[in-house]
Amino acid sequence: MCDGDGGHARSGGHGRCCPPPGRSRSFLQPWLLLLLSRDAAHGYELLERLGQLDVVPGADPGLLYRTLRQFEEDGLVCSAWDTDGSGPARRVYRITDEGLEYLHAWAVNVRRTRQRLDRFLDEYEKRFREEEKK
Amino acid sequence: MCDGDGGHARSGGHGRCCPPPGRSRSFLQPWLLLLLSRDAAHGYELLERLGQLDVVPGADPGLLYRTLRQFEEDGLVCSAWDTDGSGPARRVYRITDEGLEYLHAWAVNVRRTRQRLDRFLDEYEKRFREEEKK
DNA sequence: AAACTCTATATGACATGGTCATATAGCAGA
DNA sequence: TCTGCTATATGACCATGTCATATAGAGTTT
Repeated sequence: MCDGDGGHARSGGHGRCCPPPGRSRSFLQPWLLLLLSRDAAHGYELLERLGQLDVVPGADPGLLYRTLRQFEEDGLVCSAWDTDGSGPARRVYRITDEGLEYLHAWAVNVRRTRQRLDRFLDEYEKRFREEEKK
Repeated sequence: MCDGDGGHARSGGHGRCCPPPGRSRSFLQPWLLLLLSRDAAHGYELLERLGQLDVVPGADPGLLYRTLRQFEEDGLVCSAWDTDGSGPARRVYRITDEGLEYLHAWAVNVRRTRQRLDRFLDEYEKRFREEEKK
């Protein structure tokens, strides 16, 4: 084996932790843009829809609101306060033309990403076929 | 439209920049583990193979070496110096049992991620079918 | 009226993955 | 000697995501 040890690595209490591998990648951005491409909505509403659709189920409110703000800074959406109805005021977001373009670019990106995943899974299965046949 | 403006957002020179949407997500970690599950190798070698396979084509050396070090800290690989042959010494990495388990966990994760992408693309195409038919 | 709960937006601290620039050193050939 | 390839490595930084927590309007309960 190895272990003439080059001189580092002694697994002290930090580094990688629990969830087997890497954070899930929720693709929050494209989902938000896609939802907004159907109807204007406020943050909390988007949060609920993402939960109902069962994509991005545990979406973080903090991230969501920050993302929407960033979108607005970048001109992908615009917002206005809605004080009608009960409860606190809602900031209602509406997608812009630029936002739509960005969504389409995201879709291209997602397809490319999926191809890369397929490529990995192909190679992975090629390598471990025997084991998978039990 | 919007723009009674709630009071923020004035698109000043910062924020999102060039590459249409989000960074590519190279999935460097599982690729490294998969390559190492076939043969022990040193960093530079892995870098070249990733380029030849045309997955993760422009992989960043800095990230690669750091990732391998982190793997070692976490016990997923172990390393030894190889001073045979010409050129500078190579740190040769070999996958461990724990590393193999981690790779399999990664594969599960990748499959789950792909499902999520499929879900997004389904919804996206459902929404924009008309436009795509030209 | 006070306490509680639901709706709604928001911030701070932090971890991880990735990009870009750059430093270092061994060795080979012009 | 200078250049260039091989090889490993660090620092600064950005983007995405997680976790905890703050704030506040409005309705319901006690």
